[in-house]
Amino acid sequence: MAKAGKENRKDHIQEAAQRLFRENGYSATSMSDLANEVGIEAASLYSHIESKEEILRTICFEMADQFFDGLASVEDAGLPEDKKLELAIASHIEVIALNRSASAVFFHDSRHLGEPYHSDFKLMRRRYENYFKKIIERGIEQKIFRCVDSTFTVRTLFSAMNWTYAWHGSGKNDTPEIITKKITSLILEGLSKK
Amino acid sequence: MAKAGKENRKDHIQEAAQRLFRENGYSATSMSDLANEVGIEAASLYSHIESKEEILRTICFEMADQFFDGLASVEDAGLPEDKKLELAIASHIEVIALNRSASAVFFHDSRHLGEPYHSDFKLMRRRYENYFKKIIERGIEQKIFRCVDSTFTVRTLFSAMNWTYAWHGSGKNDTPEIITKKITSLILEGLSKK
DNA sequence: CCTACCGATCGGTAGG
DNA sequence: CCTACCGATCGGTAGG
Repeated sequence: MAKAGKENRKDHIQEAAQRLFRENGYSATSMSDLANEVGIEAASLYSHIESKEEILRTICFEMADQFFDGLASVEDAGLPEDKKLELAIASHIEVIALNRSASAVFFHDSRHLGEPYHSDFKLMRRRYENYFKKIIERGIEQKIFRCVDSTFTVRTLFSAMNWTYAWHGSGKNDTPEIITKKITSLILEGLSKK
Repeated sequence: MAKAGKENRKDHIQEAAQRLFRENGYSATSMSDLANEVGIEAASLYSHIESKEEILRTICFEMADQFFDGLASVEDAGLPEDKKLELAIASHIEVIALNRSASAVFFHDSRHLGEPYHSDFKLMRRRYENYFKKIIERGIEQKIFRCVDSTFTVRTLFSAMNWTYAWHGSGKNDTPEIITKKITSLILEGLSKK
């Protein structure tokens, strides 16, 4: 109720777009698919948005902001690197869990961003991944971590984290906290016994 | 030289399609893009192929065959489960390394397969992943592996393996053998020292 | 937010 | 393998 329903029409469009883009991909989703989902004519979408690409842009850069915001709390206390890594993983997983559709679009469709945006996007992502990489490298220097290839390790870590958007909620054993624990445990301790 | 250049025109089309689909995605690649890459008119493609989707189908199912073929050698000797897992990982990584573009398409665009094919595809993938899962579960029973969530672990393993198609050959430190060693080591032993 | 409509491009066919 | 062409749909604009 209340007098809502006004300026959140744009949000409604964004949200529907996230779902459709996730399911069929950005390129395979037409503006008329989107209009249909929202319940208006395709041409009417343009009263609220500027272009199809603007929708994608909004999704990608809002996700990027959320990922960066999550890191703010990691640096706070002077924690050891393995604890920092665990906090950073927890933040990343939580952002994904709170935005599953947008995450899927972020990971799969950012390549369809137009130009200057695509380059900006890649720079931000690289900066973000470097943050994790530095943690691993400092951990190695401090002999907390084994002497691994940090570039390889951080990529593997991200690929492990970034598919969790596909989790389809089989119940309660997939909260962000539990996922974080499983990933952290596997990456830090490995599969082998002892 | 030689009298080649005849029935491998279809292969030429398939190969060009793999590159284009990988770079821009299946949906964002048009038949005229493909024709342009091959050097003929768009309409002429249909002398060699049946439809755009047939190209995708061929890519996806040929990859699936290669992945399954790779498993044949794993069962051979009565190896312990951790060695089997390593062999299976090595096979998977090698198939990807030998078919980077096709792998990218396999992982990203199989969802655009039409219907009965998409269901068949998902069944095969599930069977394949189950093979790895069983290894992990037997390893746990035999106390070779820690008592982990096997579903979660196998998914994490696949996400770690399946991004390696994106490797862009920075030199010689990314042969299939070295990648396999790094992944196996990280998954089995973990990042923590001691 | 709609009707009416745009030029461009889509995957694909006919016929040679 | 090409020319000629198909109906459908694409993202988007004009004007109200």
